[in-house]
Amino acid sequence: MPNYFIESADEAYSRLAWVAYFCLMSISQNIKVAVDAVVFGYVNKQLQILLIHPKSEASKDIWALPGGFVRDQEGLSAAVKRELEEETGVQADYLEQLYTFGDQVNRDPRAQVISVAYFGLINPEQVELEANTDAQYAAWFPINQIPDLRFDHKKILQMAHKRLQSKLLYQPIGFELLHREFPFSDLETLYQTILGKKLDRRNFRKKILSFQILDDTGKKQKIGSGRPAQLFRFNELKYKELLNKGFHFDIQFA
Amino acid sequence: MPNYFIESADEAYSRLAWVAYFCLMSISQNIKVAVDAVVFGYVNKQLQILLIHPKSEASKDIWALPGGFVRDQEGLSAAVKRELEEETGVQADYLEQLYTFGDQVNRDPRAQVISVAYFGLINPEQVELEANTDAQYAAWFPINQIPDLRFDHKKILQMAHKRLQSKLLYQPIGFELLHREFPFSDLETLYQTILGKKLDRRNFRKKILSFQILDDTGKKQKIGSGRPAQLFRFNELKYKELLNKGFHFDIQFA
DNA sequence: ACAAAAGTGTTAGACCTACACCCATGG
DNA sequence: CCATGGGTGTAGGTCTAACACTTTTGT
Repeated sequence: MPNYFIESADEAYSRLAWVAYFCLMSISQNIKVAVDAVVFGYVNKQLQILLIHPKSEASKDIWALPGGFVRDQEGLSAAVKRELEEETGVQADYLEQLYTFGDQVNRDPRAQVISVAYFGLINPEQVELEANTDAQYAAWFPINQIPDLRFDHKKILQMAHKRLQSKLLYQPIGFELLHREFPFSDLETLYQTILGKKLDRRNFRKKILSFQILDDTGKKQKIGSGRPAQLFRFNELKYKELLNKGFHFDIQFA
Repeated sequence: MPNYFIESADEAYSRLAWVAYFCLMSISQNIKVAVDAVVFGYVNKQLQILLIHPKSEASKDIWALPGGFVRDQEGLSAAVKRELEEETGVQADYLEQLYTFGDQVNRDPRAQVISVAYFGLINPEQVELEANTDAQYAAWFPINQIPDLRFDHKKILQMAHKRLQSKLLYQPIGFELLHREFPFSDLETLYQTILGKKLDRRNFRKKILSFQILDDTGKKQKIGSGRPAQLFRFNELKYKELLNKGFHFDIQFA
């Protein structure tokens, strides 16, 4: 720790002041740090969100985002992953920080708690929720049928939803919500569902294929009647190579 | 507080468990919350950043971002504003949350501290720093001559810099760094400085003017030789109207 | 009159948008 | 053979990108 070599009384004094101030804060600051996760899944052709609620039937229809307090000596993203796993048994395939909520001092009425919110996606292979663990139920809710949520969780959810919508247009994250091999029509309806608007099939396909980040697996998928569909797979390697060459994934359909 | 009406023993138990858990966390969680600000200014045709350092000459060349611990009963954004004001005497003209740093448990060697970082811009009217207050100096540093910084502040700064660069392309925030009335060439060189590349003057002007968010003040500015320049002003009202009509500020020069 | 900075238009190519029919399968 | 969903091309318009000379002032 070379920065801690002390050269003069002046410096010693300055450092001491610093440590004293820090001790004061340590004693006096009484703010708790929590993490919450907004996890999206694409189930039954609907955009759904993972919520939990206490097993006791009592607290009625108040649900909440998965999350909880960060432990000492635990990183923030480690904390969300742990809480998600504990409360829902799920591991997010994609996870990024969304925003930290802490302007409203009383968002949690019990005490001052700031919440670092995360935004996650999981693919259909994991959508099935295990018979529930702890003192919580976990369940999927379609984005337009969200019950009352604890604290400011609805605000968090809305922010995450907007982020998903805008991110879909400039980052290839839609694939995280589909099976690893998927027919093009799945991608199409996914985009339409999340963005809430119709897209021109031909133009959409042309656009996405022009990026050359999808591999044609050669396989076909037949379900019911109708012509069988080619199965594609997202090629993350190619995508990263392209990124290095200055490529920008970008879909303009404002 | 309608949510706190208790209907059954079952619910009472569940609530009690919840409160008990909370108390446990309150005692055991020992994480402190800080805020830090990366404030950009455009001075001498250079992109500069506001840094502070302890008045005692001792601690050499270790500078830091303005910031500090959040106080009890204080919101996060209120905390950054206060710290900025206390440490530098400056009020940001634009301020938004950047990211919360807390994955590295030991980013502050004294204890576990998470930092909610903010990203700010100030306009040239405020660039002059007052004779310094507290136990800190504040000073501007050009973005490419940043000294050693405390903790992970360099990482925070880099993130803020990237955010500024990308934000410049899809939000009209460049104006925050210029005088309220400015010649077009200022905007041009600002963009070139921040993005680090040359732009075609004619195309750039055409593009920006086509958005119709600049008012021509009719005034002219003469400095030294050369043809006097028209002065423009950013019209925030018009911009917001356009936003509501689905307009997107967007400059594609990848 | 010359140096310095501001202001201005056009054209070729790329990209976006709108639009309708045929194909492969299951029942 | 019909219903269902999958696959495909083109033309008109708009936006982008590349490019150089004239205007107004100070010295």
